[in-house]
Parts: sequence; structure tokens; C-alpha cells
Amino acid sequence: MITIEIRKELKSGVIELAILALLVRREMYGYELSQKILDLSSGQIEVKEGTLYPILYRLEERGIITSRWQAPLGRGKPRKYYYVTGKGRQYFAGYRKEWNVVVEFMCKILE
Amino acid sequence: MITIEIRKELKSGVIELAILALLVRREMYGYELSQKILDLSSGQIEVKEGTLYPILYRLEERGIITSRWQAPLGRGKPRKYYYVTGKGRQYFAGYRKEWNVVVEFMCKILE
DNA sequence: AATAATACCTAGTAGCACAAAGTATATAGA
DNA sequence: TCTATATACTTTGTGCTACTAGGTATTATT
Repeated sequence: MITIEIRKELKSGVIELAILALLVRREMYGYELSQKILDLSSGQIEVKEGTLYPILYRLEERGIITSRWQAPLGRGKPRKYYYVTGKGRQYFAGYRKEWNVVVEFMCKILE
Repeated sequence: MITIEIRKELKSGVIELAILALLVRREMYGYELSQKILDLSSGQIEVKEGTLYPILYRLEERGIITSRWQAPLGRGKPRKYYYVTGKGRQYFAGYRKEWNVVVEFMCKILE
């Protein structure tokens, strides 16, 4: 498996959609999200901290997700768990449709 | 066919890739590119002038495409035709691979 | 004792799509 | 004739995005 660096222009928008796709299924905390995305992409899509947290804050500010602090069962730093609101689920559905339009278009243009 | 507005974050990077995909096949001029993209996307992906021309200029500056002015056969304003250089074809191939990684990842994360 | 991994925060930066203005030619409709 | 529209290219400024690079703090490993 050869890992190539994905240019940030291609990540634009996609990372937010990916985060929402994960949070729609179950609540997760920031660090967990970044690791999950790295895993699911076989190490090819890395979400930097300076990207991840600002995305979570703006989504929360817009009422798309909410959060709660939770101390881990064992020891360690407290974690901030995020989950998608009702409004957020609608937002996600629309976002997903736009993504599908883009993908269909690109499939056509790339043969 | 319901036309939805695609948020610009999702267009980021994608428009450049689409332009290159068209120019790899044959030389085209700016306005023609914007119309072709609108056509191929069934009117769903609109590339504004303030987006299109700056992309073409920076691609030319980087040696990825080159251009030549050509007066139309009939009457009208002269057109600037662009085509992809050898270096540009390599650039396009790499860009395309990155896009495929992103699409595969998103397919997985969106089920 | 030192390093890495976990877990979160944030000020500043470069690059992107876009709005909105401009120049200029040709055509169609009122 | 006047006006609007389509064609065709240019450019300045703006908001948003991912990222850089720093920070705090805890726990496990070496």
C-alpha cells in the first residue's frame, strides 16, 4: 500500500462530511474521530488537530452537533463527546446529496 | 431534475481537476470550458468567471497548461485556447489518483 | 528521566471559490 | 434605434477552509 499525500483542496468540505457521517452513527470524541478517519482510509487521509477541532467548534456553533464532557472509565484526560442534532441530520442529508452530485459529475468527466 | 446548489467547499480542487480532465482530451477556451462543465453536470455545477480564469492563469504559471490566442472563424472576440503540457499530464495523473483515494474513502464512510 | 501516545486548544497563514466590477463584440427583440 | 442578452476575457477584494506551529495536561513505555 503506497500512501500518497492528499492535497488539502481535495479535502475541503470532505472532512466535515466524513466527520458528520461518523457522528450520525454514534457519538465520538475528537481524537477518536481523527484516528477513525485515519483507520478507515488505511492511513491515507490524515485530519490534523488544527483542522479537526475548529470544524467541531463551528459545527457546534451552528447547532449541527452538540457535545458533553465525559471522564474516561479508567484514568486519563476527560473527553469531549460530540453527537449530531436533529437539525444536524437534515444538514448532513443535504450535504450528502451535494457530494453525490459532485461524484457523479466527476465520474462522467473522468470517463 | 432538481438542481441543488453545491457548496463551494465541495467544489474546491474538484473544478481544477475537471478542467484538466477536459483539456487533456482536446484544447478548449475558457468560456467553452465553463459551458461544457455546466452541460456535463446537467446544469448543476456552475464555474463562475472569477473562479475559472484565475485557475487557468495559475495552471499556466505552473507550466501545467499553455495557451494560444485564436480568432474565431466568423466574427467575435478572440479566444484563448488552453492545452495540457507533458508536465501537466503527469500532474493530472497524480491529481486523479488523489481524487480516487478520497472517493473510495467517502464511499466506505458513507456505507 | 525521557519519550511517545493520548486529548484538547488556538493564533496566524496560504490557497480556494466567489462576488462584483470592468472591457469589448455580436445578435435578437421591442 | 435602443436595449438586453450572450459571448469572451480580466481583475480586485472577501470569506471560508485546511493547515502550521505553538501551547496545556495526563498516562504509559523505555
